[in-house]
Amino acid sequence: MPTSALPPNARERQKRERRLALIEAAQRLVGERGLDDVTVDEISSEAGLSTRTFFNYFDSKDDAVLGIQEIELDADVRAQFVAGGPSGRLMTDLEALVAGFLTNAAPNIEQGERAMRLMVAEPRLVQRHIAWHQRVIGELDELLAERRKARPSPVDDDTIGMVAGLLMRASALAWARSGYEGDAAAHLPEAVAQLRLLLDD
Amino acid sequence: MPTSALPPNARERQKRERRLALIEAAQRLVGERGLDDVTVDEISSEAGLSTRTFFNYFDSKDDAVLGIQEIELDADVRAQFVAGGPSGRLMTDLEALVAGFLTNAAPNIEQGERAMRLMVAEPRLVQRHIAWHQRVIGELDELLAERRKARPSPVDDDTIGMVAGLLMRASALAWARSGYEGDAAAHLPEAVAQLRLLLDD
DNA sequence: ACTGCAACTTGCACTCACTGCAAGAATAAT
DNA sequence: ATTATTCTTGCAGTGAGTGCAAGTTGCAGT
Repeated sequence: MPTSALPPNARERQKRERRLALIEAAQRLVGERGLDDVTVDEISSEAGLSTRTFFNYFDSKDDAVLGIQEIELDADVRAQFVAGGPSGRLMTDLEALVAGFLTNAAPNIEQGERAMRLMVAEPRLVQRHIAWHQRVIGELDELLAERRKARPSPVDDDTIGMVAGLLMRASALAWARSGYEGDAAAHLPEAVAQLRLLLDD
Repeated sequence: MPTSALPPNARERQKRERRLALIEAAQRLVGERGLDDVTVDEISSEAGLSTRTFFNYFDSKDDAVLGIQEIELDADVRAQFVAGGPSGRLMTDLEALVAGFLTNAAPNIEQGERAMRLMVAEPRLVQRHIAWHQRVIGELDELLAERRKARPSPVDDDTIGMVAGLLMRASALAWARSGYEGDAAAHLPEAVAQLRLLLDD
């Protein structure tokens, strides 16, 4: 048995393929011509699908270019955080949680890299990317409420959420700065270190 | 001479009035019916202006609801930061800089408060608000480049920029949490304290 | 294989945000 | 009073995004 990522189901397989085709077409066309000179119609027909179907897969053109998807946290990472672990120190545990999100963020390194490159040329995409982080981090609120029972903290949810979002983006940027070595999660410690450096100036 | 905020110029006065009328109409209607059930046409005619003119004043519907404007940093705050001051410690000076932005952020407390309230009901507005912070903070890059000559720092621009953005939002949230006491800038120290609390868990 | 079922795709018609342009009105400058 | 400038407005257009209803396609049970 090779990997759990291969669905035997034909429906699921097509879904993945179509999704991937849309992202691929979107990234290629936007890379060539720029975000505002590519229409959803073009992306769709490039991927061999109808425009209407495009919007069954993505909420917006920007989302397709970024390859945005729902990402789910590993159940054990989640459970450990809620229980007040793994280390018991909030910042350290938050780092573990963010790492959990980041490793599931992109199914595909190249796709993520292309997205990062396009963001340099198209600031609008950065906004959408940050908005996506926000949505992902939204799940954090429930987790924090749970965790507080096991291990209270004087830091409010808003601040924790914003720092989590910052770490996501900082990791992605550090990853880009490194010339895309490894994956984004690998640069999380660097992001945390920079943040500490600034705070302790 | 009463204050520098009163332009003798009729053009400038009308500009302010129209801008304000648009914001007022946008906030009221969106508050009543929600962001997606109000059209730009309605906002415009409510303000007694054409739809086309609306877009001479704002880039988007969301911007009008938030009352987004260009904000400029006081020249002396700017000069001091670039020179490596006022305290010489980066984080402290960054705080002063963010305070400089925040005090010029809204010409009008009530307008800012209404915007904050609408953001609770309309998450899309939060995104736009963050995006606006990003744009404001964009100016920081030049300032940092200058400041590095006077006082180098091991912290990279990206991290500094993100922290500045975080402080803006954190201050606004703390302001809201306080029941809108004073202005947002008054809650900056609280925001910084929370951040430090988390980092030093 | 046949049938009924559910999921998915697609075309169609529609709303609305937003833009460029050119003409006209208001204001400022001379 | 006349000219120049700035701003508003209407118009026509592009394109994102949505709801709906009709087809297609894969799936399950028989």
